[in-house]
Amino acid sequence: MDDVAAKAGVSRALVSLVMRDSPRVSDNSRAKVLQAAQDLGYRPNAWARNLASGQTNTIGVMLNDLHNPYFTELAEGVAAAAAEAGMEVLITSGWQRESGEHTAIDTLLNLRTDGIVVGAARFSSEVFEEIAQQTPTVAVAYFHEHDSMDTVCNHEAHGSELVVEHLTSLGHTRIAHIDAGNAPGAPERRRGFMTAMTLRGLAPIVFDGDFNEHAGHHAAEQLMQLNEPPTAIFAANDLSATGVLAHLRSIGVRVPDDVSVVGYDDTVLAGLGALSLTTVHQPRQLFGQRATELLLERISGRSAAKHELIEPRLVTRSSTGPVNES
Amino acid sequence: MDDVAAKAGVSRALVSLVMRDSPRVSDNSRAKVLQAAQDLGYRPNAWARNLASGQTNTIGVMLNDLHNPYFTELAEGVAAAAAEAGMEVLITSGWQRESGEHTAIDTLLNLRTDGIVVGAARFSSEVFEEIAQQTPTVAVAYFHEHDSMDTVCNHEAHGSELVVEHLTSLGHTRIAHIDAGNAPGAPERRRGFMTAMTLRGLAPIVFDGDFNEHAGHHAAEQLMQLNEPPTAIFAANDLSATGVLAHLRSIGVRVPDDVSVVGYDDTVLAGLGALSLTTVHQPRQLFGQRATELLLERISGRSAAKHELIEPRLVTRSSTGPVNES
DNA sequence: CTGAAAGCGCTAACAA
DNA sequence: TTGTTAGCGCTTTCAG
Repeated sequence: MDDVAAKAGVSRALVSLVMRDSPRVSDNSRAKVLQAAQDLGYRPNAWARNLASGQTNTIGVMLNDLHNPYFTELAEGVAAAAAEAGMEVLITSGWQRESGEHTAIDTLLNLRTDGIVVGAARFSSEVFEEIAQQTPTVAVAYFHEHDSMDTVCNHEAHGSELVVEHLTSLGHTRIAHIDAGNAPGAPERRRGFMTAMTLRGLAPIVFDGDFNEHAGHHAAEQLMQLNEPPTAIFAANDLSATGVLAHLRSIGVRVPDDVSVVGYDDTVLAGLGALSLTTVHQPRQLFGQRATELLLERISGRSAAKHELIEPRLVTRSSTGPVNES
Repeated sequence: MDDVAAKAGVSRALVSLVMRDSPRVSDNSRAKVLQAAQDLGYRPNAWARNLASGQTNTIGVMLNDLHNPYFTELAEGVAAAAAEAGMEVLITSGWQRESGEHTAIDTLLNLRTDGIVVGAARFSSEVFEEIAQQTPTVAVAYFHEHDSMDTVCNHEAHGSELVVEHLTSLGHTRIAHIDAGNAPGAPERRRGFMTAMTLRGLAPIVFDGDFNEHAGHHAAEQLMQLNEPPTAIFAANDLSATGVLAHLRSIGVRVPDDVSVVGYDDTVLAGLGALSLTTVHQPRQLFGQRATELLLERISGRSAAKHELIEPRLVTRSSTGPVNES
């Protein structure tokens, strides 16, 4: 920095001002400084800068699993909102293991980022509490309401409601749901399904499953052996739904002619022509944006917690059709 | 830190030693310090630490696109190797835009991470040169050999060779390749295909395409209208191959009975039961590990550039079968 | 707009 | 095994 100042023939303080885009620098000096910096290959040292200024202008994002498009789209939303606010984004991942999540959060905490967005961690309530105490925190897809931190969640139950509404409007009455136990979001989806069915005077068929292809395959196998197999299957997520499709195809059941299939999440899979799955779309980027906005509010002082529920919407493709009771 | 020292009744230097896991601290003092730190909720400030020590113990990863499993698996490999070496990993993304890649790299450069792994950026040769000059750098899936930086690449051409070998061993002779223009890796795949075909005295059929589903769909449509349609189609990647599958299915062509289909990448798509695509697997985690190892070598002083080519392997599933010239 | 001076929270010799 | 003393590279006062 001294070198730059010398080369530009100005004081070090001025260089600092220029580097921080201060408005009170003459265009002339600014140009000289920028030129000198360029020539010398100078770039400000973020560590020193943050240390001195006491803030980092950076928000940290901790994602449980980078392979899951859910999280990467979330991060994309965060990045967009952060860019708009002139903040940088740093990502760490727990690589699907809880121990990894702890070190990933620690890295961020040690970095003293101005705030942290946590994507569906497996942390206990206490751990979350502890994190939120150290820095502004907002959790996405975490279904507990703490006073110390904000949350942004999908209205899972409403998604299930949309599915049931769609299927019943097509005339289906024997509708089965393959759930995903206690995985994040699964209980809400199941609950929404049961409520929506009951409300319509229909008997909810629920089958234990999981958020993966195998679970869908297995469940479909069982369901189709019932005396009165369902005419529509609502899987816990898209991956599970592809398992259902694979099984139905293997036993010669036509989709949607014989059985309708619905997924949840609207991942890239669902859109593939070869699958063309009706599914529930979540505005994942929006989650990231809202999370970031909440975080920025917190950073600038809000103290009361906010908990947002975001509405999903149904995407109709060719895996669902009118009931066919032949 | 002073507070911790005071509370533990020791000097600040001792606290520093404990925080850095120095072996030359008595168990007694260590316990006291740790206890005090815990009570006070103290955690070392990474900025200050790195500033003072002149090194960050962190490696940066810049990924062009987080949605692409290729990159996230790459990052996973980096994380694994870094963890083994006791280093932290910070990820930034360019969100598919070149301008984003620039700011992402700048963030990392300003952070002064000990080194950077760059995943398939769209940077020009000059930009790469400039980056490599500022910090140890290794590029993955970048097919130019610079002296200033290491590279790790998939042996794309060999993957194509494996495909041709597989198909010809099944009796196929009319094999078409849907390529992806000049997208990263595509020219090498195309070249490998042409060489392998020519070597066997077969005429290579190449159709212009891209790395997406639509391209595959479109190309398949054209190819099947030829007087002598191919009996096997080798798409540039899995996504393109799903487009092929979707079209073939829509016109009632059976796979693999009538036409065999092969992808490239072995993404999660290929493994789905509903698609079950024969494809070329790349050990993406290994890419990340090797990249990190190369980086660590650079960090500890190696100056000569290394360029590694990693061998892919064929994964046979049910989208390929013996030729059927009925 | 400049120049000087203090200090952010820590590490790294060196002494004790 | 511990304490002392300088900084690391920057920002931020503050008076000029």
